[in-house]
Amino acid sequence: MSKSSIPKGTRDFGPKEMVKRNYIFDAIRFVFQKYGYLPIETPAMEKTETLLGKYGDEGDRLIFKILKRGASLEKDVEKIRNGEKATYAEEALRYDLTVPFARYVVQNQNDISFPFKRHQIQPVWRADRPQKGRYREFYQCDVDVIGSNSLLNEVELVQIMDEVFGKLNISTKIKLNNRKILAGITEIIGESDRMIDITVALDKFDKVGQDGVIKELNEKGISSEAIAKLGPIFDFTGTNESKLEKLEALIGNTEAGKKGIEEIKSILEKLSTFNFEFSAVEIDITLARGLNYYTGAIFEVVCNEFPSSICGGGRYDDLTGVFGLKDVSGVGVSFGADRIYDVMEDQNLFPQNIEKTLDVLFVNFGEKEAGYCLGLLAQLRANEISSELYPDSAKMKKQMKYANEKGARKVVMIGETEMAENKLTVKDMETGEQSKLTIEQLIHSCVG
RNA sequence: GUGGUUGUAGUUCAGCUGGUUAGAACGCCUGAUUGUGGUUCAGGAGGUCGCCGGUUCAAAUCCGGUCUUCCACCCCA
Repeated sequence: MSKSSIPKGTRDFGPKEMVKRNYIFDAIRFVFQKYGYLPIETPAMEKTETLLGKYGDEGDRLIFKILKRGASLEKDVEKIRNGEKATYAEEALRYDLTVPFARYVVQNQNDISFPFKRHQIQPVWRADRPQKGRYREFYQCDVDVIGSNSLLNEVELVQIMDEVFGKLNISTKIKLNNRKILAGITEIIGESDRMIDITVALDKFDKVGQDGVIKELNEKGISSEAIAKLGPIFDFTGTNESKLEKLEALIGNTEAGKKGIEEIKSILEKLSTFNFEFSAVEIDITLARGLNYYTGAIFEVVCNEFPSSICGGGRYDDLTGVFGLKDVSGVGVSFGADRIYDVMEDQNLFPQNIEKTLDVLFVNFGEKEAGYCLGLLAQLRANEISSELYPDSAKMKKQMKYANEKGARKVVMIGETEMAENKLTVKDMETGEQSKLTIEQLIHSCVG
Protein backbone atom coordinates (compact mmCIF):
# COMPACT_ATOMS: atom_id res chain seq x y z
CA MET A 1 0.00 0.00 0.00
CA SER A 2 1.39 3.33 -0.96
CA LYS A 3 1.40 5.95 1.73
CA SER A 4 0.60 8.86 -0.54
CA SER A 5 -2.94 9.46 -1.68
CA ILE A 6 -5.19 12.13 -3.13
CA PRO A 7 -8.11 13.94 -1.50
CA LYS A 8 -11.48 12.31 -1.18
CA GLY A 9 -13.59 12.50 -4.28
CA THR A 10 -10.70 13.34 -6.61
CA ARG A 11 -9.05 11.03 -9.12
CA ASP A 12 -5.90 10.59 -11.16
CA PHE A 13 -6.40 9.77 -14.80
CA GLY A 14 -3.93 7.48 -16.54
CA PRO A 15 -3.34 7.36 -20.30
CA LYS A 16 -6.12 4.83 -20.85
CA GLU A 17 -8.68 7.01 -19.10
CA MET A 18 -7.41 10.20 -20.70
CA VAL A 19 -7.80 8.82 -24.20
CA LYS A 20 -11.44 8.17 -23.43
CA ARG A 21 -11.97 11.43 -21.60
CA ASN A 22 -10.50 13.35 -24.50
CA TYR A 23 -12.78 11.48 -26.86
CA ILE A 24 -15.71 12.96 -24.91
CA PHE A 25 -14.22 16.45 -24.66
CA ASP A 26 -13.35 16.46 -28.35
CA ALA A 27 -16.86 15.47 -29.38
CA ILE A 28 -18.41 18.11 -27.16
CA ARG A 29 -16.00 20.85 -28.17
CA PHE A 30 -16.46 20.02 -31.83
CA VAL A 31 -20.23 20.44 -31.61
CA PHE A 32 -19.96 23.62 -29.54
CA GLN A 33 -17.68 25.20 -32.07
CA LYS A 34 -19.80 24.08 -34.97
CA TYR A 35 -22.70 26.06 -33.55
CA GLY A 36 -20.57 29.15 -33.13
CA TYR A 37 -19.79 29.14 -29.43
CA LEU A 38 -16.37 30.59 -28.61
CA PRO A 39 -14.13 29.24 -25.87
CA ILE A 40 -13.31 31.12 -22.68
CA GLU A 41 -11.64 30.16 -19.42
CA THR A 42 -11.96 31.69 -15.98
CA PRO A 43 -9.86 31.15 -12.83
CA ALA A 44 -10.28 28.08 -10.66
CA MET A 45 -11.07 30.39 -7.79
CA GLU A 46 -13.39 33.33 -7.51
CA LYS A 47 -13.91 35.80 -4.74
CA THR A 48 -16.13 34.18 -2.17
CA GLU A 49 -18.70 36.96 -2.44
CA THR A 50 -19.05 36.26 -6.17
CA LEU A 51 -20.14 32.73 -5.43
CA LEU A 52 -22.06 32.94 -2.16
CA GLY A 53 -25.81 33.28 -2.35
CA LYS A 54 -26.16 32.15 -5.95
CA TYR A 55 -26.90 28.49 -5.44
CA GLY A 56 -29.20 28.46 -2.43
CA ASP A 57 -28.30 27.49 1.13
CA GLU A 58 -27.33 23.98 0.21
CA GLY A 59 -25.08 25.26 -2.55
CA ASP A 60 -23.36 27.72 -0.25
CA ARG A 61 -22.53 24.90 2.08
CA LEU A 62 -20.93 22.90 -0.72
CA ILE A 63 -18.60 25.65 -1.91
CA PHE A 64 -14.96 24.96 -1.12
CA LYS A 65 -13.67 28.00 0.71
CA ILE A 66 -10.02 28.93 0.81
CA LEU A 67 -8.73 30.33 4.07
CA LYS A 68 -7.12 33.71 3.89
CA ARG A 69 -3.36 33.83 3.99
CA GLY A 70 -2.32 33.89 7.62
CA ALA A 71 -5.80 33.05 8.79
CA SER A 72 -6.36 29.82 10.56
CA LEU A 73 -9.29 27.90 11.82
CA GLU A 74 -7.93 28.32 15.32
CA LYS A 75 -7.91 32.08 14.94
CA ASP A 76 -11.48 32.00 13.68
CA VAL A 77 -12.57 29.89 16.59
CA GLU A 78 -10.82 32.31 18.92
CA LYS A 79 -12.60 35.25 17.34
CA ILE A 80 -15.97 33.61 17.64
CA ARG A 81 -15.26 32.95 21.33
CA ASN A 82 -14.51 36.62 21.81
CA GLY A 83 -17.79 37.48 20.21
CA GLU A 84 -16.21 38.78 17.01
CA LYS A 85 -17.11 37.86 13.45
CA ALA A 86 -15.14 35.03 11.88
CA THR A 87 -12.62 35.83 9.20
CA TYR A 88 -14.26 34.72 6.00
CA ALA A 89 -12.26 33.04 3.36
CA GLU A 90 -11.76 35.64 0.68
CA GLU A 91 -11.56 33.12 -2.13
CA ALA A 92 -13.39 29.96 -3.02
CA LEU A 93 -13.16 27.32 -5.73
CA ARG A 94 -15.74 27.69 -8.43
CA TYR A 95 -18.90 25.69 -7.91
CA ASP A 96 -20.04 25.81 -11.52
CA LEU A 97 -19.20 27.68 -14.71
CA THR A 98 -22.36 29.72 -15.10
CA VAL A 99 -21.88 32.17 -12.25
CA PRO A 100 -18.22 32.85 -13.13
CA PHE A 101 -19.43 33.36 -16.71
CA ALA A 102 -21.99 35.93 -15.58
CA ARG A 103 -19.27 37.69 -13.61
CA TYR A 104 -17.02 37.58 -16.68
CA VAL A 105 -19.70 39.06 -18.89
CA VAL A 106 -20.36 41.95 -16.52
CA GLN A 107 -16.69 42.64 -16.03
CA ASN A 108 -15.94 42.57 -19.76
CA GLN A 109 -19.20 44.02 -21.03
CA ASN A 110 -17.49 46.76 -23.00
CA ASP A 111 -15.45 44.27 -25.02
CA ILE A 112 -18.25 41.84 -25.66
CA SER A 113 -20.70 42.17 -28.51
CA PHE A 114 -24.05 40.66 -27.73
CA PRO A 115 -25.49 38.15 -28.14
CA PHE A 116 -22.39 36.44 -26.80
CA LYS A 117 -22.10 32.71 -27.38
CA ARG A 118 -19.41 31.06 -25.32
CA HIS A 119 -18.37 27.58 -24.36
CA GLN A 120 -16.25 26.64 -21.40
CA ILE A 121 -14.78 23.28 -20.44
CA GLN A 122 -13.18 23.35 -17.01
CA PRO A 123 -13.26 21.58 -13.67
CA VAL A 124 -15.48 22.68 -10.82
CA TRP A 125 -15.40 21.66 -7.16
CA ARG A 126 -18.04 20.77 -4.63
CA ALA A 127 -17.52 19.84 -0.99
CA ASP A 128 -19.95 16.98 -1.35
CA ARG A 129 -19.82 13.39 -0.18
CA PRO A 130 -18.76 11.24 -3.10
CA GLN A 131 -21.04 8.51 -4.41
CA LYS A 132 -22.04 7.03 -7.73
CA GLY A 133 -21.60 9.61 -10.46
CA ARG A 134 -20.64 12.21 -7.92
CA TYR A 135 -17.18 13.63 -7.43
CA ARG A 136 -15.70 16.55 -5.55
CA GLU A 137 -13.73 17.60 -8.60
CA PHE A 138 -15.37 17.17 -11.98
CA TYR A 139 -15.54 18.76 -15.40
CA GLN A 140 -18.45 20.74 -16.69
CA CYS A 141 -18.79 21.56 -20.35
CA ASP A 142 -20.94 24.66 -20.63
CA VAL A 143 -22.56 26.31 -23.61
CA ASP A 144 -24.39 29.54 -23.02
CA VAL A 145 -25.68 32.44 -25.04
CA ILE A 146 -26.18 35.68 -23.21
CA GLY A 147 -27.84 38.87 -24.39
CA SER A 148 -30.66 37.36 -26.40
CA ASN A 149 -34.23 36.62 -25.38
CA SER A 150 -35.00 34.61 -28.48
CA LEU A 151 -36.32 31.10 -28.00
CA LEU A 152 -34.23 30.10 -31.00
CA ASN A 153 -31.42 29.81 -28.48
CA GLU A 154 -33.34 27.19 -26.52
CA VAL A 155 -34.05 25.34 -29.74
CA GLU A 156 -30.38 25.40 -30.66
CA LEU A 157 -29.37 24.08 -27.25
CA VAL A 158 -31.68 21.12 -27.64
CA GLN A 159 -30.14 20.43 -31.03
CA ILE A 160 -26.70 20.61 -29.47
CA MET A 161 -27.65 18.19 -26.72
CA ASP A 162 -29.05 15.74 -29.23
CA GLU A 163 -26.04 16.08 -31.47
CA VAL A 164 -23.50 15.58 -28.69
CA PHE A 165 -25.23 12.50 -27.36
CA GLY A 166 -25.70 11.24 -30.88
CA LYS A 167 -22.00 11.60 -31.54
CA LEU A 168 -21.24 9.72 -28.35
CA ASN A 169 -23.86 7.11 -29.15
CA ILE A 170 -25.70 7.58 -25.86
CA SER A 171 -29.44 7.27 -26.06
CA THR A 172 -31.04 9.83 -23.80
CA LYS A 173 -34.19 11.55 -22.75
CA ILE A 174 -34.11 15.33 -22.87
CA LYS A 175 -36.54 16.61 -20.29
CA LEU A 176 -38.00 20.03 -20.80
CA ASN A 177 -39.91 22.28 -18.46
CA ASN A 178 -40.33 25.95 -17.72
CA ARG A 179 -40.09 27.84 -14.47
CA LYS A 180 -43.07 29.93 -15.55
CA ILE A 181 -45.18 26.81 -15.65
CA LEU A 182 -44.05 26.01 -12.14
CA ALA A 183 -44.91 29.58 -11.17
CA GLY A 184 -48.37 29.13 -12.70
CA ILE A 185 -48.88 25.96 -10.72
CA THR A 186 -47.90 27.53 -7.43
CA GLU A 187 -50.16 30.46 -8.27
CA ILE A 188 -53.31 28.43 -8.81
CA ILE A 189 -52.79 26.53 -5.59
CA GLY A 190 -52.33 29.84 -3.80
CA GLU A 191 -48.76 29.35 -2.66
CA SER A 192 -46.82 31.64 -4.98
CA ASP A 193 -44.30 32.67 -2.35
CA ARG A 194 -43.37 29.05 -1.64
CA MET A 195 -42.28 28.27 -5.17
CA ILE A 196 -38.81 26.96 -4.31
CA ASP A 197 -40.01 24.60 -1.60
CA ILE A 198 -42.78 23.31 -3.81
CA THR A 199 -40.66 22.81 -6.90
CA VAL A 200 -37.86 21.11 -4.98
CA ALA A 201 -40.38 18.67 -3.57
CA LEU A 202 -41.98 18.18 -6.97
CA ASP A 203 -38.59 17.45 -8.49
CA LYS A 204 -38.43 14.26 -6.47
CA PHE A 205 -41.61 12.87 -7.99
CA ASP A 206 -39.68 10.42 -10.20
CA LYS A 207 -37.88 9.03 -7.20
CA VAL A 208 -40.33 9.10 -4.31
CA GLY A 209 -43.68 9.18 -6.10
CA GLN A 210 -46.80 11.11 -5.27
CA ASP A 211 -46.92 10.12 -1.60
CA GLY A 212 -43.31 11.11 -1.06
CA VAL A 213 -43.86 14.53 -2.58
CA ILE A 214 -46.99 15.13 -0.53
CA LYS A 215 -45.16 14.09 2.60
CA GLU A 216 -42.37 16.54 1.97
CA LEU A 217 -44.81 19.35 1.19
CA ASN A 218 -46.60 18.65 4.46
CA GLU A 219 -43.34 18.78 6.34
CA LYS A 220 -42.55 22.10 4.74
CA GLY A 221 -45.86 23.49 5.97
CA ILE A 222 -47.78 23.76 2.72
CA SER A 223 -51.51 23.75 3.46
CA SER A 224 -53.53 20.61 2.77
CA GLU A 225 -55.94 22.54 0.54
CA ALA A 226 -53.03 23.69 -1.60
CA ILE A 227 -51.60 20.18 -1.78
CA ALA A 228 -54.99 18.80 -2.74
CA LYS A 229 -55.10 21.16 -5.70
CA LEU A 230 -51.86 19.64 -6.95
CA GLY A 231 -53.70 16.43 -7.77
CA PRO A 232 -53.72 16.76 -11.57
CA ILE A 233 -49.96 17.36 -11.59
CA PHE A 234 -49.27 13.81 -10.51
CA ASP A 235 -51.09 12.35 -13.45
CA PHE A 236 -49.29 13.93 -16.32
CA THR A 237 -48.70 11.16 -18.79
CA GLY A 238 -49.16 11.07 -22.53
CA THR A 239 -47.64 12.89 -25.46
CA ASN A 240 -46.19 16.34 -25.29
CA GLU A 241 -49.30 17.62 -27.06
CA SER A 242 -51.68 16.14 -24.55
CA LYS A 243 -49.55 17.42 -21.68
CA LEU A 244 -49.76 20.91 -23.14
CA GLU A 245 -53.53 20.59 -23.41
CA LYS A 246 -53.81 19.56 -19.79
CA LEU A 247 -51.56 22.42 -18.78
CA GLU A 248 -53.69 24.84 -20.74
CA ALA A 249 -56.74 23.75 -18.83
CA LEU A 250 -54.94 23.86 -15.52
CA ILE A 251 -52.92 27.05 -15.58
CA GLY A 252 -53.74 28.68 -18.92
CA ASN A 253 -55.50 31.48 -17.14
CA THR A 254 -52.49 32.52 -15.06
CA GLU A 255 -50.14 35.02 -16.60
CA ALA A 256 -46.97 33.11 -15.90
CA GLY A 257 -48.48 29.77 -16.81
CA LYS A 258 -49.75 31.06 -20.12
CA LYS A 259 -46.35 32.46 -20.98
CA GLY A 260 -44.61 29.25 -20.02
CA ILE A 261 -46.91 27.14 -22.15
CA GLU A 262 -46.37 29.45 -25.12
CA GLU A 263 -42.63 29.17 -24.75
CA ILE A 264 -42.58 25.39 -24.61
CA LYS A 265 -44.97 25.21 -27.54
CA SER A 266 -42.79 27.47 -29.59
CA ILE A 267 -39.65 25.49 -28.80
CA LEU A 268 -41.26 22.14 -29.58
CA GLU A 269 -42.76 23.49 -32.79
CA LYS A 270 -39.40 24.58 -34.11
CA LEU A 271 -37.82 21.35 -32.96
CA SER A 272 -40.39 19.30 -34.81
CA THR A 273 -38.72 20.18 -38.09
CA PHE A 274 -35.61 18.23 -37.03
CA ASN A 275 -35.04 14.54 -36.66
CA PHE A 276 -33.98 13.37 -33.27
CA GLU A 277 -32.43 9.98 -33.55
CA PHE A 278 -30.83 9.61 -30.19
CA SER A 279 -32.89 11.68 -27.85
CA ALA A 280 -36.52 11.87 -26.99
CA VAL A 281 -37.61 15.37 -26.07
CA GLU A 282 -40.21 15.20 -23.40
CA ILE A 283 -42.12 17.69 -21.29
CA ASP A 284 -41.72 16.89 -17.61
CA ILE A 285 -43.61 19.28 -15.40
CA THR A 286 -42.04 17.87 -12.26
CA LEU A 287 -38.59 18.90 -13.46
CA ALA A 288 -37.56 21.81 -11.26
CA ARG A 289 -33.77 21.98 -10.85
CA GLY A 290 -32.40 23.30 -7.64
CA LEU A 291 -30.47 26.30 -8.84
CA ASN A 292 -32.33 29.43 -7.92
CA TYR A 293 -31.35 31.58 -10.84
CA TYR A 294 -33.43 29.89 -13.56
CA THR A 295 -36.44 31.85 -14.77
CA GLY A 296 -37.66 30.29 -18.02
CA ALA A 297 -36.94 27.06 -19.86
CA ILE A 298 -35.17 24.34 -17.90
CA PHE A 299 -33.51 21.25 -19.31
CA GLU A 300 -32.20 18.03 -17.98
CA VAL A 301 -30.82 15.01 -19.79
CA VAL A 302 -31.08 11.58 -18.27
CA CYS A 303 -30.26 8.17 -19.58
CA ASN A 304 -31.47 4.77 -18.57
CA GLU A 305 -29.80 2.99 -15.71
CA PHE A 306 -27.86 5.99 -14.54
CA PRO A 307 -29.05 7.50 -11.29
CA SER A 308 -28.49 11.17 -11.97
CA SER A 309 -28.64 13.63 -14.83
CA ILE A 310 -25.74 13.91 -17.25
CA CYS A 311 -26.58 17.36 -18.55
CA GLY A 312 -28.73 20.21 -17.37
CA GLY A 313 -29.41 23.90 -17.70
CA GLY A 314 -31.92 26.58 -18.36
CA ARG A 315 -32.67 30.24 -18.91
CA TYR A 316 -31.68 32.86 -16.37
CA ASP A 317 -33.11 36.32 -16.93
CA ASP A 318 -31.08 38.25 -14.43
CA LEU A 319 -27.95 36.45 -13.31
CA THR A 320 -25.80 39.39 -14.38
CA GLY A 321 -28.04 41.72 -12.40
CA VAL A 322 -26.40 40.84 -9.11
CA PHE A 323 -23.07 41.88 -10.63
CA GLY A 324 -24.49 45.17 -11.84
CA LEU A 325 -25.65 44.56 -15.40
CA LYS A 326 -29.43 44.68 -15.72
CA ASP A 327 -31.76 43.25 -18.32
CA VAL A 328 -29.41 40.76 -19.90
CA SER A 329 -30.93 37.34 -20.27
CA GLY A 330 -28.98 34.19 -20.90
CA VAL A 331 -29.61 30.53 -21.46
CA GLY A 332 -27.29 27.56 -21.41
CA VAL A 333 -26.68 23.96 -20.54
CA SER A 334 -23.86 22.09 -18.90
CA PHE A 335 -22.62 18.63 -19.82
CA GLY A 336 -21.22 16.56 -16.98
CA ALA A 337 -18.19 14.95 -18.60
CA ASP A 338 -17.42 12.61 -15.73
CA ARG A 339 -20.92 11.23 -15.59
CA ILE A 340 -20.98 10.86 -19.35
CA TYR A 341 -17.76 8.89 -19.00
CA ASP A 342 -19.33 6.63 -16.38
CA VAL A 343 -22.38 6.03 -18.54
CA MET A 344 -20.23 5.18 -21.56
CA GLU A 345 -18.08 2.86 -19.48
CA ASP A 346 -21.14 1.13 -17.99
CA GLN A 347 -22.78 0.69 -21.38
CA ASN A 348 -19.62 -0.08 -23.27
CA LEU A 349 -20.04 2.79 -25.69
CA PHE A 350 -16.42 3.75 -26.33
CA PRO A 351 -15.20 2.78 -29.80
CA GLN A 352 -13.36 -0.53 -29.97
CA ASN A 353 -9.96 0.71 -31.00
CA ILE A 354 -9.91 3.92 -29.02
CA GLU A 355 -6.88 2.84 -27.01
CA LYS A 356 -4.85 2.05 -30.11
CA THR A 357 -3.17 5.37 -30.55
CA LEU A 358 0.12 4.13 -32.00
CA ASP A 359 0.23 3.17 -35.66
CA VAL A 360 3.78 1.92 -36.00
CA LEU A 361 6.56 0.79 -33.68
CA PHE A 362 10.10 0.32 -34.99
CA VAL A 363 12.05 -2.44 -33.32
CA ASN A 364 15.52 -1.37 -32.26
CA PHE A 365 18.21 -3.86 -33.35
CA GLY A 366 21.21 -1.75 -32.47
CA GLU A 367 22.83 1.59 -32.99
CA LYS A 368 23.32 1.33 -36.73
CA GLU A 369 19.85 -0.03 -37.44
CA ALA A 370 18.21 2.48 -35.12
CA GLY A 371 19.98 5.33 -36.87
CA TYR A 372 18.70 4.02 -40.18
CA CYS A 373 15.14 4.04 -38.81
CA LEU A 374 15.19 7.71 -37.88
CA GLY A 375 14.72 8.94 -41.42
CA LEU A 376 11.88 6.53 -42.06
CA LEU A 377 10.26 7.55 -38.80
CA ALA A 378 10.39 11.18 -39.88
CA GLN A 379 8.66 10.27 -43.14
CA LEU A 380 5.84 8.51 -41.30
CA ARG A 381 5.37 11.42 -38.95
CA ALA A 382 5.37 13.84 -41.86
CA ASN A 383 2.33 11.88 -43.04
CA GLU A 384 0.60 12.25 -39.66
CA ILE A 385 1.23 8.62 -38.85
CA SER A 386 1.80 8.15 -35.14
CA SER A 387 5.01 6.18 -34.79
CA GLU A 388 7.94 5.57 -32.51
CA LEU A 389 11.26 3.78 -32.31
CA TYR A 390 11.94 1.67 -29.25
CA PRO A 391 14.72 3.62 -27.55
CA ASP A 392 16.94 0.75 -26.43
CA SER A 393 18.15 -2.26 -28.31
CA ALA A 394 16.43 -4.57 -25.85
CA LYS A 395 15.45 -8.15 -26.46
CA MET A 396 13.05 -8.69 -29.29
CA LYS A 397 10.56 -10.27 -26.94
CA LYS A 398 10.53 -7.23 -24.68
CA GLN A 399 10.06 -4.89 -27.60
CA MET A 400 7.24 -6.95 -29.07
CA LYS A 401 5.56 -7.05 -25.73
CA TYR A 402 5.86 -3.30 -25.44
CA ALA A 403 4.27 -2.92 -28.86
CA ASN A 404 1.49 -5.26 -27.90
CA GLU A 405 0.65 -3.52 -24.66
CA LYS A 406 0.79 -0.12 -26.21
CA GLY A 407 -1.66 -1.32 -28.81
CA ALA A 408 0.60 -0.62 -31.79
CA ARG A 409 -1.10 -1.61 -35.03
CA LYS A 410 2.09 -2.48 -36.87
CA VAL A 411 5.65 -3.34 -35.94
CA VAL A 412 8.51 -2.60 -38.32
CA MET A 413 11.70 -4.64 -38.16
CA ILE A 414 14.82 -3.46 -39.90
CA GLY A 415 18.00 -5.48 -39.55
CA GLU A 416 20.95 -5.98 -41.88
CA THR A 417 18.94 -7.83 -44.52
CA GLU A 418 16.26 -5.18 -44.72
CA MET A 419 18.80 -2.40 -44.85
CA ALA A 420 20.55 -4.13 -47.74
CA GLU A 421 17.29 -4.70 -49.61
CA ASN A 422 16.00 -1.24 -48.81
CA LYS A 423 12.77 -2.76 -47.55
CA LEU A 424 10.95 -3.03 -44.22
CA THR A 425 9.63 -6.13 -42.57
CA VAL A 426 6.18 -5.10 -41.39
CA LYS A 427 4.19 -7.18 -38.97
CA ASP A 428 0.49 -6.60 -38.57
CA MET A 429 -0.10 -7.03 -34.85
CA GLU A 430 -3.71 -7.98 -35.24
CA THR A 431 -3.41 -10.73 -37.84
CA GLY A 432 0.20 -11.64 -37.10
CA GLU A 433 0.96 -11.53 -40.81
CA GLN A 434 4.32 -10.33 -41.92
CA SER A 435 5.34 -8.79 -45.23
CA LYS A 436 8.17 -6.88 -46.84
CA LEU A 437 7.18 -3.39 -47.90
CA THR A 438 8.79 -0.21 -49.10
CA ILE A 439 8.35 2.86 -46.93
CA GLU A 440 5.85 4.23 -49.48
CA GLN A 441 3.78 1.09 -49.25
CA LEU A 442 3.82 1.28 -45.47
CA ILE A 443 2.69 4.90 -45.50
CA HIS A 444 -0.05 4.02 -47.93
CA SER A 445 -1.27 1.13 -45.80
CA CYS A 446 -1.40 3.30 -42.70
CA VAL A 447 -3.22 6.21 -44.29
CA GLY A 448 -5.63 3.98 -46.17
C1' G B 1 -24.26 17.72 7.27
C1' U B 2 -27.12 12.50 8.49
C1' G B 3 -27.12 7.02 8.10
C1' G B 4 -24.70 2.61 6.48
C1' U B 5 -20.43 0.14 4.19
C1' U B 6 -15.29 -1.09 2.77
C1' G B 7 -9.85 -1.46 3.58
C1' U B 8 -5.23 -8.33 3.41
C1' A B 9 0.54 -9.18 -2.56
C1' G B 10 0.53 -4.70 -8.56
C1' U B 11 -5.07 -6.12 -9.19
C1' U B 12 -9.59 -8.96 -7.67
C1' C B 13 -10.49 -11.50 -3.48
C1' A B 14 -10.12 -16.02 0.44
C1' G B 15 -8.52 -16.39 5.51
C1' C B 16 -13.91 -20.80 10.03
C1' U B 17 -15.81 -18.94 17.02
C1' G B 18 -8.23 -14.67 18.10
C1' G B 19 -3.39 -19.67 18.22
C1' U B 20 3.09 -21.42 14.67
C1' U B 21 6.49 -19.71 8.45
C1' A B 22 -0.98 -15.11 5.87
C1' G B 23 -3.21 -18.06 0.77
C1' A B 24 -5.54 -18.27 -4.46
C1' A B 25 -6.33 -16.38 -9.25
C1' C B 26 -4.72 -12.96 -12.56
C1' G B 27 -0.59 -9.66 -13.39
C1' C B 28 4.85 -9.07 -12.98
C1' C B 29 10.09 -11.04 -13.62
C1' U B 30 13.33 -15.21 -15.66
C1' G B 31 13.88 -19.34 -18.91
C1' A B 32 12.07 -23.06 -22.91
C1' U B 33 12.28 -19.52 -28.08
C1' U B 34 20.31 -15.42 -28.60
C1' G B 35 15.05 -11.48 -35.07
C1' U B 36 8.94 -11.99 -33.14
C1' G B 37 3.81 -10.10 -28.92
C1' G B 38 -1.23 -11.75 -27.67
C1' U B 39 -1.53 -18.96 -26.64
C1' U B 40 1.44 -23.05 -23.81
C1' C B 41 5.06 -25.05 -20.17
C1' A B 42 8.80 -24.63 -16.02
C1' G B 43 10.75 -21.61 -12.23
C1' G B 44 10.88 -16.93 -9.27
C1' A B 45 10.08 -12.23 -6.79
C1' G B 46 6.41 -9.65 -4.05
C1' G B 47 2.45 -8.37 2.06
C1' U B 48 5.01 -3.77 8.95
C1' C B 49 -2.96 -7.53 6.86
C1' G B 50 -5.22 1.29 5.79
C1' C B 51 -3.15 4.14 10.09
C1' C B 52 -2.99 5.03 15.63
C1' G B 53 -4.22 3.18 20.24
C1' G B 54 -6.60 -0.58 23.57
C1' U B 55 -8.04 -5.78 25.38
C1' U B 56 -5.12 -10.50 25.55
C1' C B 57 0.05 -15.12 27.11
C1' A B 58 -1.27 -14.39 21.82
C1' A B 59 -4.77 -9.83 17.08
C1' A B 60 -5.41 -9.80 9.84
C1' U B 61 -9.28 -11.72 13.28
C1' C B 62 -12.17 -8.45 19.28
C1' C B 63 -12.88 -2.98 20.96
C1' G B 64 -12.19 2.55 20.26
C1' G B 65 -10.52 6.48 17.23
C1' U B 66 -8.93 8.22 12.50
C1' C B 67 -8.34 8.21 7.21
C1' U B 68 -10.12 5.97 2.75
C1' U B 69 -13.83 3.31 -0.56
C1' C B 70 -18.60 2.48 -2.03
C1' C B 71 -23.95 3.32 -1.20
C1' A B 72 -28.39 6.00 0.44
C1' C B 73 -30.42 10.82 2.29
C1' C B 74 -29.74 16.15 1.47
C1' C B 75 -28.43 18.33 -2.89
C1' C B 76 -26.52 17.96 -7.70
C1' A B 77 -23.01 17.52 -13.57
